[in-house]
Amino acid sequence: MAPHTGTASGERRRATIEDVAAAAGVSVATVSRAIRGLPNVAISTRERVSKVADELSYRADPAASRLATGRSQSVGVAVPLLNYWYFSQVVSGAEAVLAAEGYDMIVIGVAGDDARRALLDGATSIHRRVDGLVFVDVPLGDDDTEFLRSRGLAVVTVGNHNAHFPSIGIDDVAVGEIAAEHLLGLGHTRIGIIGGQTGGPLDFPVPDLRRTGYERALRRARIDVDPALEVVGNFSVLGGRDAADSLLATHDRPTAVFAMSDEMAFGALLSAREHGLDVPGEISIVGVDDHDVSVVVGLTTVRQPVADHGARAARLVIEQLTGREVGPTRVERPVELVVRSTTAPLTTARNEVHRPETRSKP
Amino acid sequence: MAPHTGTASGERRRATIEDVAAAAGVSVATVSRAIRGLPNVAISTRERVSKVADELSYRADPAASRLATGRSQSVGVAVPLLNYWYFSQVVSGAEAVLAAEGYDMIVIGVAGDDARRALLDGATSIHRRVDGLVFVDVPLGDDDTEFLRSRGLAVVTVGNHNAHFPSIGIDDVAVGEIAAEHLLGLGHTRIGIIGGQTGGPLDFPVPDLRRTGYERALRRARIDVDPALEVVGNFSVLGGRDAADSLLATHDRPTAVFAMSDEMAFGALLSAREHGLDVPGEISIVGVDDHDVSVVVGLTTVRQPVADHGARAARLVIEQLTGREVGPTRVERPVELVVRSTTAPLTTARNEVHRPETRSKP
DNA sequence: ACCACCTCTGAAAGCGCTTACATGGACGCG
DNA sequence: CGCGTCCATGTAAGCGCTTTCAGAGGTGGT
Repeated sequence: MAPHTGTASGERRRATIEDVAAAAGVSVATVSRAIRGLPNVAISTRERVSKVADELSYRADPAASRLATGRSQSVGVAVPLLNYWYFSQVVSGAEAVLAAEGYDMIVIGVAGDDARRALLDGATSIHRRVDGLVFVDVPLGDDDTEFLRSRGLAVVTVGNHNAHFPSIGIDDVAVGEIAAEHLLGLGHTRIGIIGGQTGGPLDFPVPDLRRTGYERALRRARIDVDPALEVVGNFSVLGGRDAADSLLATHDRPTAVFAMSDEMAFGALLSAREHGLDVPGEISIVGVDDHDVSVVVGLTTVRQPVADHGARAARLVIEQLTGREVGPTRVERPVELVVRSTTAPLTTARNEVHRPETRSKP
Repeated sequence: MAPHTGTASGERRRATIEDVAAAAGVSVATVSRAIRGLPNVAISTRERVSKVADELSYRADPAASRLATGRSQSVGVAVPLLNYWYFSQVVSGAEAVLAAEGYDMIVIGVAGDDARRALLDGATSIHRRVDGLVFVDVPLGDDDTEFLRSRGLAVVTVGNHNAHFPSIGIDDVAVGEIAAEHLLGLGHTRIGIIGGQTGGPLDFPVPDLRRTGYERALRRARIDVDPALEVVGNFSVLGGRDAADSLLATHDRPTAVFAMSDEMAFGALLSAREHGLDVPGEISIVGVDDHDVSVVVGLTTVRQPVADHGARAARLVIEQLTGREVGPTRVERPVELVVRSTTAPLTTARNEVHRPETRSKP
């Protein structure tokens, strides 16, 4: 059936633009124009070409188009840790709009300093593999920025703000303030805070900002910031648990905890239970994000529209790609306190210190 | 500095293989061979070439390589819903090994019948964009299979089993049996089951298998299977809650519930709480997966190595790509019952029916 | 000294598109 | 009726690699 039979057997050769041209009795240039909807093609020709193309189930080879045009029709999404709820939501949001716009989404894990590698280094360089990139909470150095700009890549950041690229995010200082104020409003004065880590894949400025908000709220309420009440939880459930452990084991433990993510808050919940502390009777806990599961455990949290971050970032990348010059604007999305059942007014009775159950650490 | 200055200003043209060849005083063919480590290149030549390449920070344009070789050095991962814990874990596992092996991972959301579209249809066709594909719980029809084989794509499935491709998964019948037997062993006889949905993006055979295991265990214990105890929860937290709602609202409600995923089990937990039922005092709940958060809520569950599925699938794709002929084998991974605190022996006292709190549905 | 046989290298033909640039005809207008 | 325009189409030059084929030396055996 096909004019050229392909390899030895079976597997028929895919139709190329030449096949279509021959079958439609036009030149390849016309086929190219007709199929991509370019102007200056007679209607009759266009119809004939697309009919033939359909019959041959022709599809332009992306590799060839890429080579010829220099555009890959795909955008990269770089995330530190793909298996964290937050990142998976962002990626999910981005995927939806990228797919809808006909772009491939290639996701790039950039845990640790591989971030650099993925950008600049050898074989792994994203050079020419994507038209644009969204960076989700990955720290960009000056040289990274320079590299990206010199390549003419369309980039958008989520979370982190970078002077040279548009970014999507929330007011992280406000997040800290909202959480702390909620707790302060309930009468708590000793408020623990579980934050990010320094170094490692999750080394980004967000934790600092949220802490700043927390401290600001405390100062405003004329309460001293006690450095002993701050501990890192690396944004995971288990990290949050360990962090809370150290907080709750202290002699003068806090009556409330602000965890900078819901997953860490879950860990804190776990820790509280293991320490035999009633939540919110003996300790209040508030998180950030509004994780799917938060409603299940009744977690009070500061909600942000996570998947939407990804969607907007993707849209912004595409806008840059389709001509519109997008400045290095910062899109700030709203956050919202969602009060559930892990926070309650401080009870006046002084909490006694409980002895934690023994437990083997994983 | 560069022989050809690029566009109008700034942005220097990237070095091509020709630039390297010229600078090293050899032909492009030799550069190609030298850089890719092919044999028959004098050591001195190879060193000179790679030195020059480094200096020019040359990197082969992937589009050009793809066109010339026909290989894209990327594999697609198709998942129904990217924002579900299970899928994000699988993707995460796959990403790690793909990145390590130098492949791009393009993730493709295939909710609903878009699955077909992503495979066969027009602009979205994966034709020539990937060398291989892993399908995570996406149903493959005969024509899909035929399409994939005719294209010579390396494919691996996770979850679903397909006669023509290797697959990674677990013994889902056993999962149902293990869960049910655990509950039966605790004395429960009325065991609700929250399963998948029919139709929609999550229409795959796994729920049937797990139900089969559940029924098998019941029959073995000489307990009739009550169709009224089966309800669908579409694998989400909220779906699980609604499903549990309908189970718990019945006059003769179950004393235990087997949810086919932890997320649905979370929903069931929520529902139980809203119905004022003590877990595990009045109702036992068991899930499947061992979600990150399961430890927090103390959920008893049947654990499977989710991220590992993705890693193994990716590895299998790569093996096919690098020559090794991998048969349509089925790799069955172990599952394990993890007993926590949402399951307990049936109390002899007949549970009274509680009236659910009023609640507005979202 | 001759020949067979390696090893290393280069020339050139693609891979399948896109896109100036050129061309020919139809049409409008003075 | 002649000429300038404009539209539809074709020609061909890339895009930046890979890979076949052939050739130039160099080695070793006889």
